[in-house]
Amino acid sequence: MAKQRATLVSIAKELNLSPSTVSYVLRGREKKVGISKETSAMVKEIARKVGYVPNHLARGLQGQRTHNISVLFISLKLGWSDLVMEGVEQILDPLHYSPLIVRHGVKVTSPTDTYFSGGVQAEAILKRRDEGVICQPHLKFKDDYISLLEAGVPVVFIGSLLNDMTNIEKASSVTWNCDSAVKAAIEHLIDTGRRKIAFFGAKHNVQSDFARYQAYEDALRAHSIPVNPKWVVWGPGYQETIDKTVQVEKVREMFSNSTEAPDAIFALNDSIALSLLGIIESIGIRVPEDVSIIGMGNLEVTGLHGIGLSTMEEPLVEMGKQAAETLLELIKNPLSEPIKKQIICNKLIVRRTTLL
Amino acid sequence: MAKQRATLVSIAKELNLSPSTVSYVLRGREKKVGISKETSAMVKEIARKVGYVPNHLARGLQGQRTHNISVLFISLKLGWSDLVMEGVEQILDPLHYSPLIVRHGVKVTSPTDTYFSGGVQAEAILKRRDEGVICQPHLKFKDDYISLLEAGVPVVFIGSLLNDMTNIEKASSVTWNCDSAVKAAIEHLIDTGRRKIAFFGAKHNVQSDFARYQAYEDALRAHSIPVNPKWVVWGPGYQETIDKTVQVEKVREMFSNSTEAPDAIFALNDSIALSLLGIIESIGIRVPEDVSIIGMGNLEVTGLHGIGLSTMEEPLVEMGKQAAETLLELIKNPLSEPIKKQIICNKLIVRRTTLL
DNA sequence: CTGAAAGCGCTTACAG
DNA sequence: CTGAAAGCGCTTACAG
Repeated sequence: MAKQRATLVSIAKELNLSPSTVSYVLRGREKKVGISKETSAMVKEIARKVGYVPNHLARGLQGQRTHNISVLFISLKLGWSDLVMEGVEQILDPLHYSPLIVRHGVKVTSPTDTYFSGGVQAEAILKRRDEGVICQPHLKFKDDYISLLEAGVPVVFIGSLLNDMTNIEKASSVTWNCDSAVKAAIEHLIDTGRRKIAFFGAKHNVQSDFARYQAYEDALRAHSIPVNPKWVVWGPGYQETIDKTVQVEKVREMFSNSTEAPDAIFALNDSIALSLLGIIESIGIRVPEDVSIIGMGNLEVTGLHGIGLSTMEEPLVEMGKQAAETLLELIKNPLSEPIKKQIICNKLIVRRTTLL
Repeated sequence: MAKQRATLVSIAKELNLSPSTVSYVLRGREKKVGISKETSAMVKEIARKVGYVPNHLARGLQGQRTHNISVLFISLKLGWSDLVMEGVEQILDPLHYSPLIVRHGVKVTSPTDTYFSGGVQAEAILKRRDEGVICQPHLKFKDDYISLLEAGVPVVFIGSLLNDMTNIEKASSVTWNCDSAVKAAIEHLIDTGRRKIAFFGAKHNVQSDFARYQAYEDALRAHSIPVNPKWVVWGPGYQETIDKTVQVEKVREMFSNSTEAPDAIFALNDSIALSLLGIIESIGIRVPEDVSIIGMGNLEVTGLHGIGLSTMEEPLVEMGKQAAETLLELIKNPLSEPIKKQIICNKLIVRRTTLL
């Protein structure tokens, strides 16, 4: 620390009091303990004067609590994390928990400072004695989740669950149950006269990948529309290298023969929809005249004038709130069963890409 | 804490050793101190077995160091923060500092738990004994910066400085010196045949606002183009309520008379350029045929197909790196003078909005 | 109404 | 080569 900071003891000395008395006053327990008004006033005054700030480390050590919550995001792009944090903070801030946001990146670890196998991120969280973790899951960091859970740290996944939940069954989760949203999206396409509806997805090793595909199939079937396997495309998940030329070729081929081309595309998420939209328009296919496109999520960028992507809204703020509340619940009651919350939201946002 | 965690003492007891011995081994000081190979091996083995993770609180308390760095962003939107973090992490991670990202939001504070005037954010940082702060400055939180600086916590502003730096002169900074970038942008407009170049800005109470305007003026003058005050528009800064209708009206008016309309727009930043682009295209003015637009920053969205905003690249990763390095410098040498780094980058990204 | 004492989990001179 | 002891800054029964 750069500067000598005031401590309880330094204040106590200055006033010829014991540290306990000072502590009682500064913790607001003056009434209960019965500290005299004068003493109390003196303590408060000089605490203010010297700019006393309690040492969270000492407090945490002794109280066995840190009131720190880590929130792990795969990336800070596209505004997903910002909205989730909006909700998380609404719950956590008034209760004086500090949400510490961390990017789930690839980390380098020096071998001399690693005490157990497991990612560096888990290690930092464990060392810091954060009381819980809210986390956008990524298969690559599964070992971290295992370490966390084994150490008894409550984990709440947000957004989705991994396909393979082996060894992390104890994690809780808050997800968007988007079955009805997918249905609404497909029905919107059908309502606007489309029946040749393609699916574009990507495998992120996460349960919602297949769930959304399944809902797509179900929605088509409900309208007696057969699924055309040629119109089901699974692209690479994030962080895989994407050869854009290949993508472009695939799309070009799909649209080369107008009778065999789809007239609408349902994209697994906005991100995919966005890149697809770019590809499609750049090869001269008109949206929505030739093909309409709908995404999932309602990310901020989708509303930009040049984009105008129709999409289903993901209830991110609400998910953030519920994740925080779930975590609080787990902290209060550590032995409780995992809590799995699903939030339903099927708000349709109609924009240019499906507007006839 | 949910679960009883292993401690040095618990390990020491199990092996009939003293905590000091265990500490030496686990800290990697076995050689220097001269712990026997066998002891050392035993300690390491059971540490692994019980999943020992050092308590950062205890370590920090005793060592007077936390290795925590807070990084404050105004928001996590638009990908600005993500790229900055890329750079910050490159420097901090290998040195085992943990960057803790915090959203600079409006916080509610309960009066019983506030020991000094100043924002809640500063208080949390001070309590946690973070060793330094990297921060995208916002006038609203100036009191926080003052508290931090007064307490001797090194602060590095990133992106820009506040217009009014009174009482926070001691802060360091890493900024984009974009004079030459502005010049390059204007010259690009001129090179593509434009001479009626408007300026659209917003007042964020930050030095770069005026600096960019100034550079715009200078660049025009250097080409003997007079500044037309009618083409200089200052809109509201962020977090002010924006009445979109008013904005649209202003733009419509500016372009109502084609001889008096500008044929190019230089926007203070991409954000402004983006919303302007939306307004302009939605009222039927063609970009770039009627008016070309260039922004500043090269935010991720600007590259989307439907957007295609020409812009100047802001060296965000480099800024993140330098900010982290500056902070490390200040931590090492707390009494040093504030360090002000300016990074020059004038990489022009030509896209649709200036392509003839 | 206030103080002395123990303890949270670690590190680090200092003895032996 | 290993241990006993003090101390980092706080909180909280327990005395008085």
